[in-house]
Amino acid sequence: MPSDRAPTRIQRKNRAAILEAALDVFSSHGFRGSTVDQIAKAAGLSKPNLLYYFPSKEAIFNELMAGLLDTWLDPLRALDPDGEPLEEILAYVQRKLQMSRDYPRESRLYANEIVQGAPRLHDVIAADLNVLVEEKAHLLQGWMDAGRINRAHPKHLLFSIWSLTQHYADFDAQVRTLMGDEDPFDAAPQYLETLYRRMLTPNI
Amino acid sequence: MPSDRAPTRIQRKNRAAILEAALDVFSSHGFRGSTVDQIAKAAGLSKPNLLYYFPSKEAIFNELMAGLLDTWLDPLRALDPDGEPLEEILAYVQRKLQMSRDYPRESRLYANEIVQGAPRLHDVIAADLNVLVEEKAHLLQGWMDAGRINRAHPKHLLFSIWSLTQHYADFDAQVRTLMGDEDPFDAAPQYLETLYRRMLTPNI
DNA sequence: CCTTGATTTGACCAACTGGTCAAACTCACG
DNA sequence: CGTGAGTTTGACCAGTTGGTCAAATCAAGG
Repeated sequence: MPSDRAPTRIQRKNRAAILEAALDVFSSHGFRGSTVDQIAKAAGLSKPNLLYYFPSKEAIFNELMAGLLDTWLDPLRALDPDGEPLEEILAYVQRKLQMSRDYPRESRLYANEIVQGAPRLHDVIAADLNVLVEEKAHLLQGWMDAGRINRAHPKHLLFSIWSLTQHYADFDAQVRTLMGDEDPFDAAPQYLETLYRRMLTPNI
Repeated sequence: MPSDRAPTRIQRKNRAAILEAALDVFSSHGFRGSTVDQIAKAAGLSKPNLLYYFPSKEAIFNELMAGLLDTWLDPLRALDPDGEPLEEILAYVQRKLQMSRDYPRESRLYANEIVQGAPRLHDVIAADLNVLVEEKAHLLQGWMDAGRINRAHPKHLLFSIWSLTQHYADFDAQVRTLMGDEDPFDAAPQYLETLYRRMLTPNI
């Protein structure tokens, strides 16, 4: 185990390499489907050497998840109560879509966990995420009550944004097969903007 | 191995119990995360006894998948070229939503596979699903060209229906945590109907 | 260059897992 | 009720996996 002192150059490099490799492996095989050996090889280390930096497979996973969740919720946090409602929501949709394009592994890692019942995430969801969702659902409800966007169940609205955007990362294998040569991310931004604009623009 | 004759009463009962148990186990832990022992126990059999009915873990999985895919695509097949376009699409959305409510395990089993890159499904997707999607995308495009529904990328339209409806099954753990006491399926049908009606009703 | 702590590794272990097999048991039917 | 096919199981095996450990190697400051 590395000492408690300030991390050495080697420690920083290897811990980063391990987390990067673990993201790759965990996101494409799930926790149970991944082996320490796989991660070690992907990080260019031997298995005992990897376990010199992290005490266990689970510890790697947890550190990865902790780091992920923070950045994962940033786009929603950025929903500005003082902005123009429709534009705020559309911008949020585009930020989420960007994340699916730029960080598909993170999205799949998260999806893997939730699909399997979130055994290692239940607490975090019940705590941090719940608070954030309540706050933003309330904000959306306020905009609807003020007639600035069309009415819709605010939580279902959030769910729909998550599912529509993350779909392009999580179901990438299916989407790409069905789209052939066309890059899904060419038309997706336009499609989602149209969808939410038509849905939320206040009726005259 | 059971003989080639017509299946006995016991064979029918046990094979059904195994497939039912396997659906439970595979859908909540993924293929790699599931063990033959788990499935056997859930089916009320010993491991060797289970392997008397199926030659391998993979064989169980494959039989499960083959049976699933057929029924999984039925709602899309039922999209009727001769129907009223908007109502056809809305009915399809509701059928898919029903499936998420009534067969969440099947949805998660499928999701588990796709998220992990569809290693055991690539051929089927590239073949059957692709043909069906091309056909229905063409139908949707026709409706748009005739001005009977608003324009939108037809494949992305299909993706959006899949992702929005399956989300309630696949991310059930998250959705239920965030909805508290409220049953997600109370408001979901209404929400999705409104969404697609606003989106697709032709502009005047 | 030498010491000391940091890093790396081969060898190893125990638990688990998918699968086999021969022997035992059960059932349906003549 | 006897018999042969159908069914069940305990014992077992080989490969994999997460994790340990002592010994070897390396890096950096004195």
